[in-house]
Amino acid sequence: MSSRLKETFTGGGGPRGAAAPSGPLAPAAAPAPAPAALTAKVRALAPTMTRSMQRVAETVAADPAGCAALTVTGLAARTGTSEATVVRTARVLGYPGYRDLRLALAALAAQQAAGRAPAVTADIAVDDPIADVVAKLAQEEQQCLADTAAALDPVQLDAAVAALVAARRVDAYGIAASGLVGQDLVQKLLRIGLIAHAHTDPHLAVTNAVQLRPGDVAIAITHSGRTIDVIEPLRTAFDQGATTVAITGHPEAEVAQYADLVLTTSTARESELRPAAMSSRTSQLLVVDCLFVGVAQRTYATAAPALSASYQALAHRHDPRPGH
Amino acid sequence: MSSRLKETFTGGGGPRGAAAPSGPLAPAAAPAPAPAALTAKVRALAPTMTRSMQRVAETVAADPAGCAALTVTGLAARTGTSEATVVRTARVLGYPGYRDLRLALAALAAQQAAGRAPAVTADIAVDDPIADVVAKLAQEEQQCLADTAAALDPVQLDAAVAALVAARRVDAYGIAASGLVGQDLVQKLLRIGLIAHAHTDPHLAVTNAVQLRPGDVAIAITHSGRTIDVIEPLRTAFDQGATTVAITGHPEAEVAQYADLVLTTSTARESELRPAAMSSRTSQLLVVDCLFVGVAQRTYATAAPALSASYQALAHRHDPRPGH
DNA sequence: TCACTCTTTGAAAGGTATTTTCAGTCGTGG
DNA sequence: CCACGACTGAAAATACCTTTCAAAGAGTGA
Repeated sequence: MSSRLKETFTGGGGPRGAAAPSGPLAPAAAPAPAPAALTAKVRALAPTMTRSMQRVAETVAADPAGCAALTVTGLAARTGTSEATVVRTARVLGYPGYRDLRLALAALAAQQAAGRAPAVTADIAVDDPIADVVAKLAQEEQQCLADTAAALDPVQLDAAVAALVAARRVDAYGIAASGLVGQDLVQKLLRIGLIAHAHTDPHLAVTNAVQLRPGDVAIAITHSGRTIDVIEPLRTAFDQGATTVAITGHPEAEVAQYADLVLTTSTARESELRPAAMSSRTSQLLVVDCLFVGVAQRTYATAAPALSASYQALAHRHDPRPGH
Repeated sequence: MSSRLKETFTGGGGPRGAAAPSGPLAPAAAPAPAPAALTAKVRALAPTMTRSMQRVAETVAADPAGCAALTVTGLAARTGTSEATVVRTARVLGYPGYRDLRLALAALAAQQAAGRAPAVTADIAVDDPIADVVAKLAQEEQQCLADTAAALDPVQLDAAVAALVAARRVDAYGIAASGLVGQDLVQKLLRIGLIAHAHTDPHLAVTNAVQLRPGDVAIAITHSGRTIDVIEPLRTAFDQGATTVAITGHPEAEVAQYADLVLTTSTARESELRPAAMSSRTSQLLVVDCLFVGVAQRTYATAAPALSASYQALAHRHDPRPGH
């Protein structure tokens, strides 16, 4: 009589559970323990469970993330039951054991977290914890990149690249944050052999712009499109017959009047704690990167060796020791 | 000889690591191993790993779902290594042991499955049309932002913000592209009333670093973590007792030795046409933005008026006319 | 080239966590 | 009140994870 059966719960319905809603043949007996379905499964199976097991199941459904961090013993303690009960519950829920339930819980928690993430697009508040700030800033800058990529006109961009490749000399004008973008562009162009200068001093910029000739390129970077200190030198370059490019978030603004080519950056909404400088800079840098890669492509024969040469030249400025 | 040390990888911990608010050695240091950051972390730490560990790390990053189903023994067999190596790899990746890595893998797999297409970006080719270049660059930079946000340690970030708020004076060191990032940070901090300077000249940087005192903050920005020109001034600042912060993609590199706080940026794979400077700059700027917003939050009473005041002061530098 | 040291590695021992067993408890119906 | 079956948890048994340790390998200087 002493049947040596071990406690197995193959999930089978009891003799009376024959209502069998799944149809004549349910081949997908217990296919993949889909994590998302866990809450539903708990509700469905709760009536068939004993009191202790219900406690475990409910705890697990209520706080997947928290429970995923617990061992059997921990969960047993938290629910005021024993390890055996926890394992039994896991079996009823369709997993081979607690270990697998735990993995499913971690997956469920991640899914839930991922699902909630998009809701973070709200403005940054003064009392946001730092982790929210990181998430929101990253989110907004990603959006900004996507917008810029979508809005950027490939024809204008291509024309700008062509002008850069053919240029005898390239000047970039930008003030404050945009000035740094100009410098970034110039640094990159220099590395692949172009002759480029970045100007942040309005007077010097105009003085230099006078030197430009047809075939040269002048690039003005201004988010508002109305920064006089940047417009003036571009206008001078324009008058000199140079090819002029404007990188701006406002293509309808004054700067475009003196620009042969206009590269539009996205205009993200800004808030008190998130000045325009941030998203415009992200946008502008993407445009700058595109220009750089475009030029590098077209001058690959000379750009590739130049890039590796500049890397070699800097090698001795780095401590050679590998790890710590 | 027979040192009784057990194989522990407690991770960072600078020589003086005391600036951390969590105490000399935070027992709960384990900064919530964010699953999304895993791929980024593998890339960042791969260079510091041994060959066998790299095999394990790559296998895990390539197929999180598959590996989550394996036991230590299984994963060891699959990678042709031993259990010990698998555990060591898990430790290096920031988990207490394999069990926790496995949970993270399950979570990551769920996230990937739930999320949209993985969108594996192909390298930019020499003959890609410009529209593809735009799309690929935007995609990669978005990924880079997501990785950085996931990998950034809120505790370290918060500590850095606190240090900045309390600082008498802030110095930032960076060379080339990282130099621009430093200038960007300084520009922002100046706008909300902090006293900050950016240094790109190594000699002047050291000269200035000597002036720093406890309570001051020095920030070094270097992707490789091995740029001598940046490490030297940080070391000087460190020796002077200032609070030192490193923004680097390689937290295991030398710069971290002299940093009380390390803010890790993501390490995207690079290719010939896409130098490291691009993604590292994107990463670094996100960190800088987070620092800025964090400081602005904590000094809101003074920062908000300062921000609008600086905007007012510049108004006359913009052409008032609306459109063209 | 060789000896030496430091690093890397996996086999096996040593611990934990999970699973199973089994006896005690509780509720229920006769 | 007793008999019976379902439920439960303590503890044994097992599976899995972690640590140790010695050997193989890589690097370095003589």
